[in-house]
Amino acid sequence: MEYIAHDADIAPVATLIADPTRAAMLTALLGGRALAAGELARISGVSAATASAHLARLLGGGLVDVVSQGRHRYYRLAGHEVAEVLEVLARMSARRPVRSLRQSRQAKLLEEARTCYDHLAGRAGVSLLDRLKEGGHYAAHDLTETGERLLTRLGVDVPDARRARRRFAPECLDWTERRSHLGGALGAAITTVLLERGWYRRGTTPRAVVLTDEGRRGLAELLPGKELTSHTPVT
Amino acid sequence: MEYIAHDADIAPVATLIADPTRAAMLTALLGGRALAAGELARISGVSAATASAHLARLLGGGLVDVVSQGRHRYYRLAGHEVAEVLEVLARMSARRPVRSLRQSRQAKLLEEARTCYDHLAGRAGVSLLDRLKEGGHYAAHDLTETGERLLTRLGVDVPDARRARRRFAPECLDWTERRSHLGGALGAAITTVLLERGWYRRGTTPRAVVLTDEGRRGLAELLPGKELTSHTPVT
DNA sequence: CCGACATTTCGCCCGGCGTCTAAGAGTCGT
DNA sequence: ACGACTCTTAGACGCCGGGCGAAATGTCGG
Repeated sequence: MEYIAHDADIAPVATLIADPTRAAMLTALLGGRALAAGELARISGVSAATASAHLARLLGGGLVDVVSQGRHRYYRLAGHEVAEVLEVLARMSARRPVRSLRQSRQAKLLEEARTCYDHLAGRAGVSLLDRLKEGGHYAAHDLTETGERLLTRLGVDVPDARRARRRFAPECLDWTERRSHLGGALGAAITTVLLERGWYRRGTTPRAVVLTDEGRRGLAELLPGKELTSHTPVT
Repeated sequence: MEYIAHDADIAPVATLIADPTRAAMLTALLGGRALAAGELARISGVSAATASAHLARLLGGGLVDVVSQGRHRYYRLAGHEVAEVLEVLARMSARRPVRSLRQSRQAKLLEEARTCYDHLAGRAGVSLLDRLKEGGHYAAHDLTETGERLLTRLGVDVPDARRARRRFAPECLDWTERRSHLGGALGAAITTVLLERGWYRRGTTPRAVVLTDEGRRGLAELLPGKELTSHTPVT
């Protein structure tokens, strides 16, 4: 009596992620924005033809979606399940050794504040969750009454986030900080509002976001406490 | 100004999982038990030489541990982080088409009850969590007072589980049922007790566990409600 | 000390996949 | 309608990595 593996077949999906070029593309897309094929080619450092082939495979494997706009084709992650896989893998993987000064600068930016598919991560994300907890706005994976009022005042549609099929307000382990930030439908909704309000804006490097002066003031008023990000400017 | 990916490098880990042979090995090890190199070779359907090469790579990549006992070398997953990656990937991956009758039988066994690295999964795991919730023993990712008493009576060292560095009692999305079962330190502790008591015993196929008559009686007494597993025997 | 068994190492073959250049298909602006 | 631009397809090349058998290493039992 021989046992033959017959579980869910994880190899095909892993294969799609395993190639360094595709991994770079997926990681870039983890920023949550849709990127054109050409941008992805440049980011991952291959020719347009090679990038196209990779994107076709990712598309076939259901890891990315595509939307055509004129002569551009914008690719994005197929859903937050894909983002979860990438985040879990990132958490397990050693930090890539920094090779250049520019890379070091970009790495610092990402550690400071970035989007994790559709919610805020990095030091900014971790300290936001910390302050929600300290203020008694969040406990046991849910908002408290004061938290619900606070976020509603900020402009977050909390009931709508509760209706979403994904988990409402899970803690998501941050791979740079190794502490939790806020994920799920609520994390996404808050991040959307923060970007709409211009409290954070997207940086030039994929995934990176930076706190604006407006955001600094607004958050200080909303959530008294330490700065949401370190004072030392990224040089 | 060119952007070059510099995030955590997820490709190497993905590469280790991407090979079908290694994926089969890792999936088998998800059962939580350490398996000898020879067993893993048989399970994944390759020669001992090939298996050895794969295991060396998995070892180098930190995905598995090894412990030598006599002329056997027992391999096991390096930690629950690895198990998490595999579970998340399994959740994303399509079910492998069933090819033979025996495979279908084994698949049914796994859907019924299996270990997910170190805690109970499948219909049994999902319905266990359901009943804990229904009985008011578990809410908001934590045990209630009655739940703590109940499990202590069963023989679970709850305070010890709370002290563990991993999360205490997270809900873990089941890839066959697509509903949550209990994971984390508490899930592991409960499962250990269930196996020690002989309420469940490990099946012949990796990962599979079956409810014993003792277990049926014990659980019915402990958690009144529907059967923990379906009545229809697996034929 | 020797034979049986588990595992690893070595040498070799081979297929698949990632890469590029060049050409084709589709889209926009003028 | 034409050229410029974006992206995909086609074809060819190179190489990494998985597969096996045979031999070496290590371990247990007598």
